[in-house]
Amino acid sequence: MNEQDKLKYHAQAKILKALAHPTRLWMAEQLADGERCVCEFADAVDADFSTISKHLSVLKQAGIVEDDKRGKQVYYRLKTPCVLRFVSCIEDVIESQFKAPGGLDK
Amino acid sequence: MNEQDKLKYHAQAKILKALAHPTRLWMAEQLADGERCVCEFADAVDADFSTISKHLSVLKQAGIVEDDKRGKQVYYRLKTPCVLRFVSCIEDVIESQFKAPGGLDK
DNA sequence: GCATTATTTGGTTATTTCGCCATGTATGCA
DNA sequence: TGCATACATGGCGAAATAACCAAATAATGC
Repeated sequence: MNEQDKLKYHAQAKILKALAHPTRLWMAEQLADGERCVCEFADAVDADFSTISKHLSVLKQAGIVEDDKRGKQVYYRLKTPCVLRFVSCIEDVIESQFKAPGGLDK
Repeated sequence: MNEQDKLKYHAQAKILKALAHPTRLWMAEQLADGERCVCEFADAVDADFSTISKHLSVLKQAGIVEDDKRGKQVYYRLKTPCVLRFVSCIEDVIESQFKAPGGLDK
């Protein structure tokens, strides 16, 4: 693995890391249905407003969402909806954990 | 978000987190070409043998790879190859960071 | 059995991440 | 102009993660 590759995998890992948090993953799925303002997330999640804001900031920095201030509210939406395709695969991974290929979970 | 959901997103995030590391991502891609033993990874990566082993352990615990001891060597292979589909999307995300939709990167 | 090779595990330390609190900034309204 | 609402940011302690070293385990050949 050369220097070029290191940069590449580092950049890719950063994107994955941005999604690799329960709250952020949930947010991304919520945004699949359309844009949301920060307050809508705050209502649904039991966390501090600043925490929500920081999670969204992580997603934004990773290039996964983009935001748009309208009046007092900031609306977020998916910039790259393909990230949602991760979920179907993740579910496969989880399923495969419960049925070991050779038999029971020895 | 109820308790059930929390568990669900936590489990999903764990899978993503397992891949969200440059070395582990690279390993997963290597395994796309077929199984590898730990020593083959160790040759290619500039890291301690134990570090490599631990990374593989993370991927295994997440259900992404499975291992198989043959003789002195342990061979790893992808258990759920769909994780590789992540990469094409990640590349889209990275590309979209360099061309803002409305014009230059204002 | 004993040395050797391949891999895993435990311990330690440095770095990163998380979530809260307090504070700062921008917008709208009175 | 002053105040409330909607977010963002900086700081801090706690917890998780990462990488190394040393030691343990397992299989092989002598």
